[in-house]
Amino acid sequence: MPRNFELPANWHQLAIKIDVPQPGMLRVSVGVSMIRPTVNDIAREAGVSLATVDRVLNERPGVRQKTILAVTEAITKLGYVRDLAAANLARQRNYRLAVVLPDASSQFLQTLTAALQQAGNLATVARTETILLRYSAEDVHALAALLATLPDMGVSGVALMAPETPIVRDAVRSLKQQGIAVVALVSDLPSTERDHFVGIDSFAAGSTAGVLMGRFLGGAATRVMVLSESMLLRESIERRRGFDDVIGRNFPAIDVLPTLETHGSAEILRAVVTEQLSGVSNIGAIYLLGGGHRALATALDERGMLGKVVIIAHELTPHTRSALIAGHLDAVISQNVGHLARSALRVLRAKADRAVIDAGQEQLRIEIIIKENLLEEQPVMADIPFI
Amino acid sequence: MPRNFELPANWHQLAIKIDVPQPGMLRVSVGVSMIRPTVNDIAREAGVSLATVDRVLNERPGVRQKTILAVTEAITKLGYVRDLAAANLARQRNYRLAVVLPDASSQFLQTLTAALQQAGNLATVARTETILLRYSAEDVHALAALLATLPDMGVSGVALMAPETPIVRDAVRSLKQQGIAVVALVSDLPSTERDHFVGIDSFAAGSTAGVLMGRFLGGAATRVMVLSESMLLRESIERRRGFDDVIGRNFPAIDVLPTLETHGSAEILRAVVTEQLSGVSNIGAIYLLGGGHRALATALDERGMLGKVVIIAHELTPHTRSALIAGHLDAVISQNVGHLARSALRVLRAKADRAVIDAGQEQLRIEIIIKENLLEEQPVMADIPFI
DNA sequence: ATTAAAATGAGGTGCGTACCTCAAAAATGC
DNA sequence: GCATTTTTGAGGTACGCACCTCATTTTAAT
Repeated sequence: MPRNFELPANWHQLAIKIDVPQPGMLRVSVGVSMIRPTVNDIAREAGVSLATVDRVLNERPGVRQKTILAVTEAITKLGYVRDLAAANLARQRNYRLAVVLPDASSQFLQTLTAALQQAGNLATVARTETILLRYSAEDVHALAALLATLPDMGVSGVALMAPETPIVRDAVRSLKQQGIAVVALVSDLPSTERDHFVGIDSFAAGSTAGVLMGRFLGGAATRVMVLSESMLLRESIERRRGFDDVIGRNFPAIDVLPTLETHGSAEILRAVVTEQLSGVSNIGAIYLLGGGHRALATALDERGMLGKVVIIAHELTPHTRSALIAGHLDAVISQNVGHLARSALRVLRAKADRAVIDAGQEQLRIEIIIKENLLEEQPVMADIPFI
Repeated sequence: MPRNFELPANWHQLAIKIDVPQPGMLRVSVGVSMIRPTVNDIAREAGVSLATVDRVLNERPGVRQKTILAVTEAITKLGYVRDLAAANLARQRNYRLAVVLPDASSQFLQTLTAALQQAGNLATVARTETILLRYSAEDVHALAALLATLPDMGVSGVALMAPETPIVRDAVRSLKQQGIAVVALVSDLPSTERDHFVGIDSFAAGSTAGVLMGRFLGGAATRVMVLSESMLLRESIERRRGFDDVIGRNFPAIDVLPTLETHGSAEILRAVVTEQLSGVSNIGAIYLLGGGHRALATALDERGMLGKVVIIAHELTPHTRSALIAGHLDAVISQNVGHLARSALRVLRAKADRAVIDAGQEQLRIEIIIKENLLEEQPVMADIPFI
């Protein structure tokens, strides 16, 4: 194993002489690797004491501007990068992150919750405690009250999935003012002061669905039924807009029908689907803006139409997964919930550490999933193993 | 900020009494979080000394089986998890990882190299030095020789992209025997002792391309031209097999022509494409197994066919990206090179640390990319910022 | 010039682990 | 029972950093 050692300051060469009884008895290999500068190196370079370097690095008060400058110059000159592992070890830091989700029981939310739980479990080895909180989706004030309790819980970052209302906006501002990092999850909160958005662009997701629909139909003159749990949800609206945009531009022969709202009820879905199928001719495809795959499959099966219309849906869940495998669903436009969960926690940790975030790594892709590129589900790790 | 403190061993309750001059002048919040057990706790629990715990944890010799058992029992009982950050700090470990790639100059390899460089750069903040090595793709012995030098370079893990030949197999075995972790990159090396494969299933990727092709063509009776740089490459063969499998099964009207090999030459490509377009009628689509998008675009443009045939290709590169945007390419089946690079380095680090790997996170997806779900390219970070 | 305030230095401790040495104890072989 | 080997304990140092205290120097205000 190569050992690291520092060269004397003025040395650029290193001579090694070793006597061995016989030639070939010894093999020498020299590994050269950069030694990262430490706080001590900065102190020496800047001509100040360790205490001052510490004050500058941790933004403690009582340092003249001139001295700060000298230290930061030394930092850039030496290319110092704070060793986060050592810093956090010394700091005895225990990250406490909160994830706040609506309490609806959709398949997507269940899948997301599971992913967040697993990501949170794995994060405990990195001193990160994750708290999952849910709020009543109907009661916006309950959400505000919940968010208000977070500072007292010693939380340093929050991942929040919520609609963008004035109340939420105020709550986010309040969190930010208390030094808590906020990440928008799934739904963006663009006009708030959130630090980051983890999710995909719903308009683009809808466009993607639209192109696939158009191409799968071969651009033939067909009517497309559109189903949604609720058109009050921002995602549904955006998806529909993206879908219409693409169809209107590229597939003029296709007629996209007005959205039918199901309000999450299987009965309503069945009723509206049956009614439209009876009343409107030439329906060759269905676009599912939100959930309801299972109820739709049942309703179509009754009419013997399962597998005979093109269906495109959003979000990969156990239902859509098995529907893809069964061939009842042609494509799913989705975001990887595992990635979503990991990214949210990673960004919050990075914010707490004031560390850099890798934009490429945190970018969520709009995934097109068909039967053929559907991967096996990874088993959820039961618990954290020792060592 | 909540402060951690340990409760006296026999305490389960904690009483706090604070007198304040006036009510409402003080707010108390108690944060309770699990304190992770340390090596000292294990020693106490197992009734041995710290030195013995250390010997067991780091598999040092000279401990009786009975004692080892006592220690591991204490470990499981307390749920001890080694603090990797502290361990690596103490160990002064500098991970040195090697990435070995063929020296071909394909766009895919260039993209992959760039991704690996960026991932390697970002990894330096985690004490990880990444060495990129290339071998002459023609000379298998050069590869073996290169791999043989790695142990002397103090490398603890290797990510290797190479065809599976007996020589490579032997080299991998030799590396493994010297305690070096080996990860197969892009091309799997299933019959070797590699620890892990980072990449996608080429057969499934070909199947995915096939389904899209079939659906985009509406299953119409059309001929599909197939181009490949070389049919000696395992990936090309597998993709073709997957493609044929799906087409044969689901789109019997489609006629997939024999593969035309271009050997990476624009002239050859142009010649064979021109010849087949003249000689064979009803060619409505092209399947690009490997590179050559640019030369193909030129050849098609000359005949005024650009944008009039369905083209599906593999791997997202600057060329295929701009071809998607221009509308010359209908879909790209790809693996995310950024994910690929990060995953390879992450797995190698985890192996060096004997840590767990998160299967879900390391799983690479077969991505379907069309114009609509093509994301903006993330700017490559110039350098590692300080602090 | 005197005093107060601000800035800086010196030095220590601890985080959880690795790794080392030397002495002491226990187990083993005869 | 003895000598020998094996196993265990005690204690130290180091890693890079955060955070603390107290003394000392420098600067600014009067």
